[in-house]
Amino acid sequence: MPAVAKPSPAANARGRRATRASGDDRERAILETAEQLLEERPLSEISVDDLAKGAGISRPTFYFYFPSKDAVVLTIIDRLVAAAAGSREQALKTLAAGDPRAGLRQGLEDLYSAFSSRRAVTLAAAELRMTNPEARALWAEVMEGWVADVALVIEAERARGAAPPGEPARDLAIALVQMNERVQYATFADESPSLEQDRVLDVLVEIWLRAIYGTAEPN
Amino acid sequence: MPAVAKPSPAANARGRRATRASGDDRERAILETAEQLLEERPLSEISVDDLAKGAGISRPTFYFYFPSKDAVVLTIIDRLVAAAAGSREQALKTLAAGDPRAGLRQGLEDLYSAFSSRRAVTLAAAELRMTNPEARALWAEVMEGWVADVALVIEAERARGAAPPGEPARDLAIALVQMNERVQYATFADESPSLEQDRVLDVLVEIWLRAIYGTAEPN
DNA sequence: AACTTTATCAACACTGTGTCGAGTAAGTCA
DNA sequence: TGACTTACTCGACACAGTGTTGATAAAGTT
Repeated sequence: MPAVAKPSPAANARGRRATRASGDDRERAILETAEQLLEERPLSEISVDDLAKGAGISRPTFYFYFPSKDAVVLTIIDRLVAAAAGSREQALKTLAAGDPRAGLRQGLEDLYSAFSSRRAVTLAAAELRMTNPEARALWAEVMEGWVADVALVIEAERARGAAPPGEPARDLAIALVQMNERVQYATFADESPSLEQDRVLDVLVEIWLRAIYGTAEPN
Repeated sequence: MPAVAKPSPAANARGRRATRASGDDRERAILETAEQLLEERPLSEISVDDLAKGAGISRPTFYFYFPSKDAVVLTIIDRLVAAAAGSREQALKTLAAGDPRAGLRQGLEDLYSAFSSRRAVTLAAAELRMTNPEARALWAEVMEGWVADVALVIEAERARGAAPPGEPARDLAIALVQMNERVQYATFADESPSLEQDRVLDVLVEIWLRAIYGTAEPN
């Protein structure tokens, strides 16, 4: 027989066990507690004990379900990311079908709403990214996905003559996607200079359209 | 006589005392240690003990000089910010004088180099901003300064007919300045999708110029 | 030489993390 | 049904890090 096999049902990602017994409820309770507490205060001000208490268990028992506080948040972020990936698929389809400009606006809109509907989690993701390599990698994957898509769209628009040439499509895409991330974060966090919720889309769309389709003619 | 006066020479900002004795060297040693360690690892992996050891003192003695690790970094950031403010002044002058487009590129260039020359500190600032309100406020001030300047420039260019109308100048300025922050951070941190050092300026300048001077004509 | 200011650190109290090992309760099957 | 396994629980511990206290020493001041 093979050396080791760890025949547990489903050694799930992020190092969290895969229960099937009543402990399943506990796991859910921990995740719900985390989401709820994140609405109230930043991740750095939430302790493992807070999560355990919120789920009605002791701190050591928490570690039966998750290897760390970070793992809990990572699990939550996973879900957000999956939802957002859905938005991206959708946006790409819209874009491929009709008018790219309308599609682009639609895409940015979907994206914005995907994250604004989970404001607290989005902010926690940004916080975790600072200290946790796994969170960084996960986010990088997400960003890479969008950048690749956007670069394709820009290239297609240039190919059919709708967009003027300019800096490499991928580079443009990186800057635009990162702009969206930052602008949206600032708005969610209600930072000092930040756009009002209802202005975000108009402004981003104008910049995207001008950056992709516009030229800055001399004088 | 007035109730209390705290006649200490200069009750300096950020809660750090104003020494004049030999302890002045220690203070500098702590700051230098911090900058040096930040080149090696993120702020979250540097402890007060590391700073004390690096400065050749014990941990309690550290607290004689600074009230916390954060205060040390805040002091360092203060300097970076002051230098960057100088860049901004300079950029504004260049902009007011000659061709706004050339001035704009010059401004973005100065800004970029101000931060890239202190990469480690810039990254630490971003990290600290996540958990420390003072760092947040300081950064907000910096951003506000640039946004205000950029908004003025955009309005001036629109007024003299060089730039087309569009979204409110301030909103545009916020998005553009935040884009720069994010793109530069990603490059400094060598994030997964990020621009190469030598591509950052070209890409940012193109987007700025198009966003300010370009129009996205139909089709 | 008495007195103040500056500087130093051992020892402590506290908060938070993660682990160990002893337990219980419920299910499996011989 | 009783021995055995698996899922689950938590008290007690060991650690790492923060910030404070109080005693002390070394300069500088009058």
